[in-house]
Amino acid sequence: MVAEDFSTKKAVRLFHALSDETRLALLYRLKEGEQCVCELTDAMNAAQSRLSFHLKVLKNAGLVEDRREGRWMYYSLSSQAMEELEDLVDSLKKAAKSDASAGRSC
Amino acid sequence: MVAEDFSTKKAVRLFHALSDETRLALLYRLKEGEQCVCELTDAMNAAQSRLSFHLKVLKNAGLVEDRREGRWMYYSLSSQAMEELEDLVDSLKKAAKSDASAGRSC
DNA sequence: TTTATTAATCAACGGTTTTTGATGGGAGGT
DNA sequence: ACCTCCCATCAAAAACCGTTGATTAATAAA
Repeated sequence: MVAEDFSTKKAVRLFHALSDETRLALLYRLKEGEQCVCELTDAMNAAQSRLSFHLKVLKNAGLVEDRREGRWMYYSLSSQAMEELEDLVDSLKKAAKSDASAGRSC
Repeated sequence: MVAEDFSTKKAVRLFHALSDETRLALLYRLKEGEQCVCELTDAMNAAQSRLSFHLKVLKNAGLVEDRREGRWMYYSLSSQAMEELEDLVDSLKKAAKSDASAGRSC
């Protein structure tokens, strides 16, 4: 547990949030811009409580933000989260390709 | 279901593989270079069957490759997968920020 | 051939996540 | 006040995931 644990928990939450078809679909929809829940349920033909659940997961992961307006709840992508995600992937990507036969082990 | 479904299944598998502490730890170890299962079990103090399971998940997601040598099984990062991952994240990141009040819905 | 070593696979269990349908709460309209 | 609309939350059921310990397979050494 060293540098990689910098924020493993957060990484896990992020990737978990992304590891679901419904949630990815939501994110791709939100790429088009802010939308309210009813627009999303319409477009995706999904039960309201189901989307509510998934939107919550996305929100907890920091991937989306919400904003109330009258009776509507508008969700949008968090561009900040996208940066973080990018950094995360970058840190993974720097694979050394060193030959590395470290030693004596087995 | 359009462009976003380009490979939703694959994306889900990728992100799912990344959404686990043990698997992230494995990947970070493999950044140091190719390693055999016993090295990994030693270093991570984990049961062999447990790592075997997680390595399989990583492999199915295309994140690692394996290579047999005698009785040892060597695992390494797939740099190709890292590219794909990066592309995926990129495609998410291009959030238009368009104001987009599309219309009449609710 | 027998034995030891490395690792994959299996089945059972426990825990967590997701789906569903119902209920409740807040905001507006009448 | 009452009714309607949009949405979050809840509880129960279903589906899924990860861990464990045991077994099996493959390789190599004695």
